[in-house]
Amino acid sequence: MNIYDVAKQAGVGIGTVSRVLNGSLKVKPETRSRVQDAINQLDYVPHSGARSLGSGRNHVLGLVVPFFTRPFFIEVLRGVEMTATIHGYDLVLYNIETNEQRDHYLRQLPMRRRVDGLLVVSLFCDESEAIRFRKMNLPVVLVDSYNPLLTSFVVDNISAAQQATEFLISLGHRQIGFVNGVKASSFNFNKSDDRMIGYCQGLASNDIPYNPELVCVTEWTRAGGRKAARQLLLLPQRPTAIFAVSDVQALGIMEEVKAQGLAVPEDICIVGFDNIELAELLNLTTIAQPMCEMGKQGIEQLISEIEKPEPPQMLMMDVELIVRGTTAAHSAPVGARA
Amino acid sequence: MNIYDVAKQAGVGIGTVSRVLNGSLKVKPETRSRVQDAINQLDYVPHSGARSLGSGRNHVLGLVVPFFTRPFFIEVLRGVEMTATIHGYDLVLYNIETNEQRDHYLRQLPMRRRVDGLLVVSLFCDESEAIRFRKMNLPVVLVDSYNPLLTSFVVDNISAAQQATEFLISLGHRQIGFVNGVKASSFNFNKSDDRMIGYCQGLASNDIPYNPELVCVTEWTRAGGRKAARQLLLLPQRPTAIFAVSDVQALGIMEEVKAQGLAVPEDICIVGFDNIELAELLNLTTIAQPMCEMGKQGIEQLISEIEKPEPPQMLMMDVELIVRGTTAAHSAPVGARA
DNA sequence: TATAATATTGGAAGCCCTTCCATTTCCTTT
DNA sequence: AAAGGAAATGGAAGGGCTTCCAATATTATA
Repeated sequence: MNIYDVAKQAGVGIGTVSRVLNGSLKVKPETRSRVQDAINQLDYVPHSGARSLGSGRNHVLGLVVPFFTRPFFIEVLRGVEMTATIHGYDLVLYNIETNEQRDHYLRQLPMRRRVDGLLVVSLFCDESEAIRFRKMNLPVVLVDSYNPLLTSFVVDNISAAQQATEFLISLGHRQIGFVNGVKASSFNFNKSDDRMIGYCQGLASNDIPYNPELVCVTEWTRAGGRKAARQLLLLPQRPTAIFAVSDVQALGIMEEVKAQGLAVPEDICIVGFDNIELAELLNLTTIAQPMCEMGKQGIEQLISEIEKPEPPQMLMMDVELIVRGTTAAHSAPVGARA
Repeated sequence: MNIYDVAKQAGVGIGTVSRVLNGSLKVKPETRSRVQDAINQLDYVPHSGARSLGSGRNHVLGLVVPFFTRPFFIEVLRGVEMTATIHGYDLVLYNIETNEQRDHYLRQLPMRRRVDGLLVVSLFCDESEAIRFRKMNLPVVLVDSYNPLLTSFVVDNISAAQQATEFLISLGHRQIGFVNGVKASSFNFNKSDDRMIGYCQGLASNDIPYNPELVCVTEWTRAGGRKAARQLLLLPQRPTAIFAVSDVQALGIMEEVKAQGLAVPEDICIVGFDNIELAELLNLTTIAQPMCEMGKQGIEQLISEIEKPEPPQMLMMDVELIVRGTTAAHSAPVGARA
């Protein structure tokens, strides 16, 4: 059962069948419908492998994403899936949970030529890898990560973190804890550093000295958040507010704070990052990233680069501080010290 | 750059290269390493389309899943992804959000021959579709859905719902609300019905009359849960406990109950279904489904059917009632009526 | 050492499409 | 009616792999 059978059944040549299959305009409507009928009658379906061999196009996009079950990635994934579908691309999922996996996929998989393009989310991509992509002629778009050789969608993590920090300062907080995420070498590389910088800048611009004791680095999980909170709450002069680099960690912090009998926001204010669905549910003040939109635009850019190569560019996306119930003015007078 | 180049570089025939590529045992170790070297030197990567054309195998599995961003499906997806990767299969995601999409994918996509097998989650699959799969010789495994012509992994929704209901009764509850999910024609078909049956059986076996006012049908979302709760709480004789067919709905119910100034579990007890991650976080009593395990076993079965066809079977998976903080003994004496 | 059996290898044929060019058909235009 | 151009069509030539059988190399056996 192949294209020849269809051609015979419809009484046309295989070229015509192929043109119908590919929606070419250069087919007389009458012929087209004759072919269409034959296809339906025979329940014919083109062989995707043969197609890809013949044309060099798979109509498949690869998505390389770490820990795809985490809310942030799910949201990105949602935008990605929707957009890929709209454009008629299939989506294959490459989940990364270890550095070895990352290296493996970024080196080997893209070259399997199974995908026409690759969207890489939140993973650091080094120069040699980027060069390799270009050499292999594989379009790659980065989301929430940056490389000068590849089109990258980023948010301004520095200014976002600074904004969050300054917001807390404006509420009267001076002891502001900062919970960062581990870098796990290849994961979220720029992100961690940039948000740290933003935090420091926020302090500096308000003449608040940087206190390393107030900074924790921990896993990007709820458990990580709890751990960090436990540590911060042990400080002789404990923070009155904590800024975490992800909502998930912020939720862990919230749990721990409450578990220790402290009130949010009265005793401790909390600000997260991402604005995952749960943030709204649990009334968490946070920096909103346009996650779904990042996925959407990433895919659109990728498809456009597949169709017509472009020089790499950096595209900045906006964040927004969303004030909810986990922040409030610091109860002690501004400037008061213990 | 193809297999011929590699063969020349290694000084062997293409057949040998192919055998090395496919891990055939019938290659002298020395030859194998020579070929391997050539592959590495040339940065050669086989063309997946050509491969699939030649062999008829894609090493790709399709996952057809509704609303994949919902926690239940994410958990299943996690098991699926992990297992597919372990077995060296790529995974392509077909997300279904409307009936048209469902019909489209179940009819057209599987036939694209892009996938070697299909795992269908929580979607009703009618006989004509099942027959079609078999005719096309496409292995299909169902998870959380049932069709006699296809291998199906299910939980005993009837007895699970009955168990939940009887648990509430054992706590002294008599007015037990039941929040079901809409059937949306093709979605979660059996599930809704079965859990309703279980609820009724639970009541019946304790001689509690069935009261249709206590039953709501609503979307499988938090908003749906809130809406249902709002309705149930308006009843002149309001329920003292509510059993929802999903945790997500149960969380919505919880929100609404609290928003109305009522306490959980003191005023209203709540039981959910699924045991999503959030259920633990929010201390929700629920029926735990082995979601991740369902995905894992589904894929393993699918792969085994790809390798060697089997007659369809129904595989039942166990559920477990997990008692947490949203349930407690009914405060009014058993049998008391307003 | 000769022979049989086994392990390894080479490469032609085939898988099913797309593409492209040559050909045919259909309109216009003169 | 003839000629020219445009639109539609047919099909040969790939494209890169797997498979299978024939051919060769190796080892065991007599």
